[in-house]
Order: sequence, then C-alpha cells, then structure tokens
Amino acid sequence: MNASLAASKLVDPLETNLGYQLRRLSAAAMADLSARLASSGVKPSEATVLLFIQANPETTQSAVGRRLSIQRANMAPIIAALEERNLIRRTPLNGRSFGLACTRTGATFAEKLKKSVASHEAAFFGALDGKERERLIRTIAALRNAVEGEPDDA
Amino acid sequence: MNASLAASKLVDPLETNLGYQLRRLSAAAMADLSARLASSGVKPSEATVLLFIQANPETTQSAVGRRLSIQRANMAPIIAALEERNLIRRTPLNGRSFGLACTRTGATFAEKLKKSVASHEAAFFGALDGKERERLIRTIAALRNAVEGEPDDA
DNA sequence: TATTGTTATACTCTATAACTATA
DNA sequence: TATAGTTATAGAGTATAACAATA
Repeated sequence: MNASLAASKLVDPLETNLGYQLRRLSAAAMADLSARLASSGVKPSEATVLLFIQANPETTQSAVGRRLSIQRANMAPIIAALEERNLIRRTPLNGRSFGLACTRTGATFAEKLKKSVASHEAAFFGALDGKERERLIRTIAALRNAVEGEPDDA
Repeated sequence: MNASLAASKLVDPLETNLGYQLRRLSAAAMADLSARLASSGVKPSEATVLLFIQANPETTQSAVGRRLSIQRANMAPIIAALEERNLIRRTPLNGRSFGLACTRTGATFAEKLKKSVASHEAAFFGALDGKERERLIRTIAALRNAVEGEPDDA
C-alpha cells in the first residue's frame, strides 16, 4: 500500500455531489430517450410538447412554454416542426395567439410516443421498486418546487 | 364544474415520468451552477475537470474523460482552456500522452470553485436532511451503475 | 403597456468522423 | 493494431435581444 499504488486508483471528488450525480444521470437518460425517439423522427423536446398538447387541448403556445419551462423563442421551432408534420393544428384564438390541439395523426403518433417513453422509463428506472420510485418522484418534485416555485397555471 | 372550466387547468402528463422530472431538475441545477461559476469565468465542465485533476494528480487526459464520461474529442478544448489560464500543467508521460496536474494557481482556484459548488449544493439540495440526501445519492448511483456499468478505473 | 409569436444569435454539452502520432 | 490527442462539424437544449402585431 505505497503511495504510487494508491495513486493509481482514481478518486471521484464529485461522488457525493448531488448536482453532479444528477447531471450525469440526466445526461444518460436523455441519450437513451433520444435514441428511442430517433426512429420516430422527433426530438425529446418535441415529443414532450406533443404529449402535453394532447393532454391539454386548445392550450396556447406560450402557456405550454411557461408550464414546461421552455422559452417563447424556443417554442416557435418546436411548434413549427409539429405542425409541419401535421401532428398538431393551430386555431386562431384572437389576433395574436393560437389554440393548439393534436390532429388525428398526432393523436395516433402520441400513443406511439408513449410506448417509447414507457420502454425508456422501464429500462432506466425499472430497477426501482414502487416505493423507491414514488419516493424519488416526490423528492424531485419537492426540490424543483423549492427552486422554481409553484407552476404557473395560466 | 363544466367542461370549459375543467379545461382551464393545465395537466402535466409527464408529472410521474421520472426521466422527465429528472431532466427538468438537472437543467435547473445546471443553470444555477453556471450562474455561480460565471464570475470565476469557467464552465461547469471545466470546473468539474479541474476538481477531478486536483484529486487525481498526474492522471491522463483520456483517463479523466473515461471516468467523467467526457469524450476524447470534447476533452481537448476543456484541457486547453484550463492550461491557457495556467490552472493545470501537462507533463509528457511518453510520446503521446500527458500527466495532468494543478498548478499552484490552479489549486488556489480549485478551492474557490469548491466554495461555489458548495453554495450551489446548499441552495439546491439544502432542503434535504442528511438521511434523504444519502438515500438520493445512493439511488442515483445505483441507477447510473445499472445503465453505465462500473466505472473504468484505468 | 403588456403579451404573443417570431427571428437571429450565441453558448454549453454532447456526438461522430477523420486525422496524426505513438505504444 | 490499438491508443492518445486533435480538429472539424453537427445536433440538442437553452439564453437574450429585438421586432411586429395585438390585447
């Protein structure tokens, strides 16, 4: 157990750093999800927005963005991509905003996406039992809540 | 409680989606850390690598990358930035690789970074008590381990 | 005045391919 | 042959600023 031998084993000073560990896990999860969505030809952000619109028909683009923490400027190309693929339609609500809703194609597509997301979740978090999973969800929600505040319901 | 009233409350279909919640929390954490590091003029990735090098002197660039899951191609500019600011030095080990170590400046700087990281951790995860924190760390480690496999100690 | 949507732009992290040089 | 390091390039998410049109 001399110094050079001990030095040959790498130490991770960030092992107990929650932020870092979270970042690493999230990056791996994103890569996995991206790969599973690749065959559908949508990015994770597009899939997320489509599923949200499906669950909240006639919502406004900026309301979606506020709720998902996606800035207005970054929502525009996401909505444009979904509309171009005929997955959503935009109905003018007044002179400046639109109500968003899934098309029939989009609804079918959303069901397909849900399966991809479900298999991703199973592959990534299947090791957790129900209780652990529940606790993790609650912990994350509490942490997000503490930092971001309550979601804006607009 | 008519339909239009019920529709005015937005529903988040991804609320119980662990991957999504993780992504959101991680993004918020990254933004907070970036802001705290901004005054030091380093990116989170550079700070991470510097702290790792400080804890593992004379490690090789590619070994750092393997351990932190940063690709060789993406390590190059990180190392170049740290060296240019005189925070690390590179000593040739053989004709093709270098041993990395903190300079005196880098060691001092690393201590400063640790304080920024610590305040970030406190702000972000301070709401967790010791037991919750320990459990979260272990859960994340188990999940990462299940997906990425054991770290390569090279 | 405030909000909606858009465009332009930039930054950070990540990913792949291709190349040189060395083990 | 395999590895170390580099460069170039691209994709994804995110950020700010500025603008036109509308509430």
